[in-house]
Amino acid sequence: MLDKNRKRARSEDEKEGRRAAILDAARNYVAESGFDVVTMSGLARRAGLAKGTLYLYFRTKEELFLSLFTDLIHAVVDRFVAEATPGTVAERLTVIAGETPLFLPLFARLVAVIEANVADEPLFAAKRAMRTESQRFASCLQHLLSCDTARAAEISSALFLAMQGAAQFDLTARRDPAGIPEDLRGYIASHAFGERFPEAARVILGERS
Amino acid sequence: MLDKNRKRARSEDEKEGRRAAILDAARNYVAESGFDVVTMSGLARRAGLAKGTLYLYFRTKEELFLSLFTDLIHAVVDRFVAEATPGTVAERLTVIAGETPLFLPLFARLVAVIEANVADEPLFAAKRAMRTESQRFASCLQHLLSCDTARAAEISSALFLAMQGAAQFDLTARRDPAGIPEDLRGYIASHAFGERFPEAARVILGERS
Amino acid sequence: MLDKNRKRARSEDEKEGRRAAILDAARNYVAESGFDVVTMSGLARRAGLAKGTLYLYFRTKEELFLSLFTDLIHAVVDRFVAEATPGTVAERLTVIAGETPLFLPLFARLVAVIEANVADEPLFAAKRAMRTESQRFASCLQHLLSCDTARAAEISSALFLAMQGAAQFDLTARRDPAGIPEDLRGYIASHAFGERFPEAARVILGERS
Amino acid sequence: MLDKNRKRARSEDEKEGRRAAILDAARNYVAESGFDVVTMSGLARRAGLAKGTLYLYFRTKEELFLSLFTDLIHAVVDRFVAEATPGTVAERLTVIAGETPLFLPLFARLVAVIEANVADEPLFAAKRAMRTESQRFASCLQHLLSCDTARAAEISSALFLAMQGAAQFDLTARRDPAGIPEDLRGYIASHAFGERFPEAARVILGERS
DNA sequence: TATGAATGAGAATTCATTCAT
DNA sequence: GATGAATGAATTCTCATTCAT
Repeated sequence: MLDKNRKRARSEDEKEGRRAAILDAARNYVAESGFDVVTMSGLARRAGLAKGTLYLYFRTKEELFLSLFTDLIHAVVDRFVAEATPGTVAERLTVIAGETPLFLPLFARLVAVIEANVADEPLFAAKRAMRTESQRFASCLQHLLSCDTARAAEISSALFLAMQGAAQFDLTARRDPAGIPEDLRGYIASHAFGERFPEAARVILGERS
Repeated sequence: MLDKNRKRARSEDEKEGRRAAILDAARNYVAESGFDVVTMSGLARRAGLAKGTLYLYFRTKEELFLSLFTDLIHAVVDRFVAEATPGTVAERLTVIAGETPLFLPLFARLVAVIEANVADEPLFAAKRAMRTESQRFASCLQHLLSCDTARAAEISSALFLAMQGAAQFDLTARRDPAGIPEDLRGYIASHAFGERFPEAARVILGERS
Repeated sequence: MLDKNRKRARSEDEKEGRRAAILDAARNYVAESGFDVVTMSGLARRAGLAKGTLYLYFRTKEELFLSLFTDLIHAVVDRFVAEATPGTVAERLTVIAGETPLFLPLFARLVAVIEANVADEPLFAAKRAMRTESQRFASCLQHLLSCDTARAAEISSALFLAMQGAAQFDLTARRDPAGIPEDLRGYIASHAFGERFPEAARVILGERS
Repeated sequence: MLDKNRKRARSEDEKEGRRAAILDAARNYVAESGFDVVTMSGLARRAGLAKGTLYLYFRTKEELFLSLFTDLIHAVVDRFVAEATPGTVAERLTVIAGETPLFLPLFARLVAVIEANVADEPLFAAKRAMRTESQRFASCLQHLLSCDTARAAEISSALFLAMQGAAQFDLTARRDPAGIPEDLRGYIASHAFGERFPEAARVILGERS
């Protein structure tokens, strides 16, 4: 009985481990090749698994990426909550979001690309996870700003929207390093997340630069 | 073969008119069937033109949609600038953006879907157009808020980001009217643009609700 | 969906067999409908496979035809080398080339049509195969003509060129059975491989008619 | 009446001149961009004419190229017949064919690409022209070799076939200057017309190297 | 005659997902 | 569980040719 349990547990652990390994391979894959290049075949190869095996752990490609994003937003909020990084809220958010690999590019594609092609159930699971993270973030914010819950929710929501938008713009900013016409170079460079978001965050938070 | 009696567009004006007609057909098409359903074949059929004719006016599908978006954002800013609508800035923006058909769904897909698949030249043309609209919007804002240019630019930028983000969330909010689990219904409904954006805009603008 | 009971090709042998089956279907298809009519869809249908399956075995349409040609030239040389057919070299070559179905029409399109649209790698593979066949042919020729290697190579090369050219002319000769003007009928008929090639081969080989 | 005649004559001349101008533009176009790149639109642009105008002078694209080839083969034979170039027949043929711009690449595509898509009438016209050129060439050859008509015809035919084949191989030889694997570099380089054809021609003509 | 806007057939290929082994 | 062969839907865009002006 114990054995059985342990076996099951170990097998569960193995499963969880393999799942994590797939997610990991996906992370590296996207980081190296770019989101649009990722295919399930390529991912299987990189993960050292067969294509079919991927589908034992994730029902669709999008579910996989949704899981990835869920992990990432969890990590971002974790770090924001836990970390005693110095700096204003705007600065800290900018750094954490910018430094969490893949967070921005996945956020940018979250709705129009990823959610657009996912089944209901994984979508709902992701939504629940995201709600939880919003709430954690909002209560941390309430604490930091010493404001009431409603106000914290508003600010938190506004920050999310701005971050989502800024993640999009960031995609553009990373486009074509050189081949941009002179007159647009500055404009497009200013789309960079590290430039655009903190400014907006300060406006939202009423921080002074 | 199609529309035997449709005149050929010889003059520049006629060509401009035909271009506009194609854009118009695209608008209706997306409005009725949804962005993801649109195909060039379908669009040609609806426009009463041959497929090849579409490509006389737009080099790619994405260029077509980029043009559409450029028109829409121009219209939105136009209305914001010109219109003496009552209400706060947040309210007016929400109404105008929400009432301009197709503006939100295209905005939501602008970067991750449309720009991701467009050639350089049309992209740059669109960027220039968008820069112009940002500037028009910012100066109008400066006027309305009686603030300095830098402040108006900050606020304008923040509003854009938030709108971009809110357009995304709105996509989710329009998903699956019924099949959403009880516990998520309210949460997802609250993603609606009309709910989410004005709140954020008020925070950004420092307006009181 | 197609051929529910067709076994999957798991082993290397089975895969080789399937590859051969596709090539076979292609052969029949071209023989029946003509080279220019062949489409990958049509081929898939005839092979009882899905379109995608074709691309599991050949990366492009041209690679497929290049493989086909490689097989055919191998067969032609094989037969020339092995067979103790009576007749002069010119006669035997004419018969073997003419009797190997598809050899001539593919040879005629080899460079200008097939190689023109193939990726580098399959092209190089084909070139290597063709080099091997040339060499086999040349050494057989050396043996038959009791000449030195250099001479055999020259003659072999000249025969190849003439065969390539004759395969082209043969295409014309097969054109328009009836609708040829009186005055050209004889001329075009004389383009036939069976007429044109042996004559040239005899000249090259110094055979007397 | 005189006037009328002259007018007509001048108009005929103009027509002929324009036709020649189109052919000329086509020559330059192919020479600069390669055969596969040529489009009727591009040709019209380069010729400074409208697309439709091209079709006033040539019924199809292929007819145009067939005319071009007819001109070229005429020029080649002309030069062979007229010119008192030193060197053996094989050498002179090689030089003349190689130096006549576009002759080889068009010859290589003559049957499989050009004739494959042409209407009957222009094809027959071209065949008649080619027959004439063969005959001119053959009688010149008869003269040069001091042989009888039948022998001259045989040799002439064999030389044509070999040239046709060599033109094909030459296409391959011009492929990918660098990206050829080490082991194939020499082999493919030896496909060059200037290398392959004279050797074959010598064999056919019984010339000694 | 010249123009160039309009036509529309036409086909290769990708890749997420399934399911026989 | 794992595998990877098989599936097949789905869509863009080109370009020779025509014909209204």
